[in-house]
Amino acid sequence: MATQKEVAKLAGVSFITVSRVVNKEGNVKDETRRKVEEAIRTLGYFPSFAGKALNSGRNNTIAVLTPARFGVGMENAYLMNVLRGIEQSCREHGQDILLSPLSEDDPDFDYLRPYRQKKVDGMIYVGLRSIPPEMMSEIDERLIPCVVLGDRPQHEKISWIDTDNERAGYETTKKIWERGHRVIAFHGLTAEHFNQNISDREKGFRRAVRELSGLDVDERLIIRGTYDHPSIQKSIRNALETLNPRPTVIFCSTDSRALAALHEFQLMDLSVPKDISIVGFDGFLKDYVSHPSIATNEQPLVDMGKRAVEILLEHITDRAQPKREEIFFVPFLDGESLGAM
Amino acid sequence: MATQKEVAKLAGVSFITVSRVVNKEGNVKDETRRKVEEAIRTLGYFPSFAGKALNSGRNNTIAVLTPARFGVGMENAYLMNVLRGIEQSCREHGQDILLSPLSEDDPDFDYLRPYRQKKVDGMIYVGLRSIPPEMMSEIDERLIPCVVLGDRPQHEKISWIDTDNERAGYETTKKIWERGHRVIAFHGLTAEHFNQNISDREKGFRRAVRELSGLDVDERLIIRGTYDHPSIQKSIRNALETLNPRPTVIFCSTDSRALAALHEFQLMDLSVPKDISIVGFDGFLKDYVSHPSIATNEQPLVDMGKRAVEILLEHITDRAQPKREEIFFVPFLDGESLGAM
DNA sequence: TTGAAAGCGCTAACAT
DNA sequence: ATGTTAGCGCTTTCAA
Repeated sequence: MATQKEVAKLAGVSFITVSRVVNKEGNVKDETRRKVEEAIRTLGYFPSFAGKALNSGRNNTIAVLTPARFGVGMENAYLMNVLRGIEQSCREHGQDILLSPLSEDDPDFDYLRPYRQKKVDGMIYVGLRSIPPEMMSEIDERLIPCVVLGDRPQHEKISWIDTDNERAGYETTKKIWERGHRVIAFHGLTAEHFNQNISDREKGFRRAVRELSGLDVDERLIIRGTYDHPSIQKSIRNALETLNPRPTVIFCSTDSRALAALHEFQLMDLSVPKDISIVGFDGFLKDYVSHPSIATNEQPLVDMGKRAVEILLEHITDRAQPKREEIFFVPFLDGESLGAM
Repeated sequence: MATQKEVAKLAGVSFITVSRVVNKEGNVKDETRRKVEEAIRTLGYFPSFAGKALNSGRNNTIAVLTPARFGVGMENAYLMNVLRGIEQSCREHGQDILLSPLSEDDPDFDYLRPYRQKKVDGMIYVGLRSIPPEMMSEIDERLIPCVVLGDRPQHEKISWIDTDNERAGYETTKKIWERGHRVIAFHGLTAEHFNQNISDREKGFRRAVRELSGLDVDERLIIRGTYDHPSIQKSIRNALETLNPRPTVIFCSTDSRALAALHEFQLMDLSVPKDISIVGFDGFLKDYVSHPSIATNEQPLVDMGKRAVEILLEHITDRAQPKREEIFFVPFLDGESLGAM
């Protein structure tokens, strides 16, 4: 692989002139420039990133850390949509993406490794469970450029992007109410599988019900399950068999749960939305068919990914940039699974 | 950020000793080592990747290029599964992944940029449509470490990993035949949307039918559609309304098509598998519910991703390593959508 | 307009 | 067991 030096020799100039041509600086005679350019072409010269990075301290690379590992199924869809946004924005800004294959489960997991190694200029965390507080402090004190996407960090000095789950839970519940439903069940997570986002959706649901009915939520209408479909289906069947009056709609805290519910209703010979309605949450499955289509809440994940990059680049350019916090609105996406009463 | 030099000063040794400690070479007195290690801790020293890379020419980073861009829906699932395999293997081998956000549609797309820049040691191409022949030759001649996953490159000197689509099409057709089906339709792509993999599945289907029935495939039983569900659904409805005898099963060339078929049958009030059976192909959707579950062919994408990394690392270690070609078997995955006649 | 020197952080090769 | 020198490819500073 040719270097500046070799190009310089062939062109009969010094290597610094080559550097000037490559970086399109002024102060190069047209003729010299042409000679150099030809030598570059002849030798197939390509500036080496390593030398440049060593010298400038900039990598034009950002790390995307997904400590919770590449999941399966829906989690994949979440991450993939975020990545699409990150990718688009990186393309515009001439950045590469470094996917670090370490995960929280690794004993030697280091949230900052790619940055410490000076392999990247900053980092985006997606699907973080928790960063140790001392890491947070280090990021804050040393002004390490980073953005957290999706799970609020336990440190207010870190930039953070997320969806407004509480509000979406609230607005969607209102929409359900407007369609005439009065016995509305919510399907959430069991306590041991606690997740902040899902919990926020539940909070929004509770707030809306309180506001609309003037009463606190009937706790029996909060159904809970883990992440696997059998558990979800069982919890739903159990609820429907025991609740009286029976809910006319189930607001599922994720689309995965909504699909499980749909499946279970088919098994129970309940027609959706005639006998019972379903509403989901996530919206990154809208490419997949379900029949009926699921009414849901569509997280603007691609846009969020884009924003994460933009904010990160601001931090990289100006280390003193104050931290940002952007909460994205989650629009309701209508579907056949939500009927009117 | 502390450097070797600063650590050396604090520990009262020369920087080369620090290098030795960091790289766990021998020839360092225990006491010296301890001093150095303490200095490292005090200063929070981390070896810089840039210096090392410049010096060694190795990056411990591999590029994953997905020229067809991060797609939507199912394509996401394909890429994501491959990435999971790549990620796992990279973790084991201490490699980072560079996702380069350029795509074939870009005017200045360069298949080799990350390598030319010496940002990575080798590259894996996923979902390539076509590499210009001169690129191929360059890769071949200059022994650039690279592996193509998924679409056979037009150059036999490039390592390549794929699934055995023809055989899977063949075996699955046999399985369908064994269940008693005799009028078997195949749903493939229209000519202008040609895709080698899907075409190979069709070839396998044709071979099996010829072998089992002793006759060439009835061309009317080959249904074609584009990628969007409405087009697929229309083609299926049209086929069912005109074909006589009506097929008892549709072998769909992708799971996406299978879901579209399922949807359309529900609209047509056909019960699956009682009235008609469906078989899909891909298997990376098995986390999602459909009711009935879709019988399909499960591509071992995670394993393929892992292998791609291993082969690539061999090429990186030994540039003269001859090219590899590995074709993965695609097992049939039974599901409720395939009934017996 | 061009070039020479120095240094980014690290390691290999050669002293001591 | 430890240190010195040189150089990886590039850019920045200063000089011509």
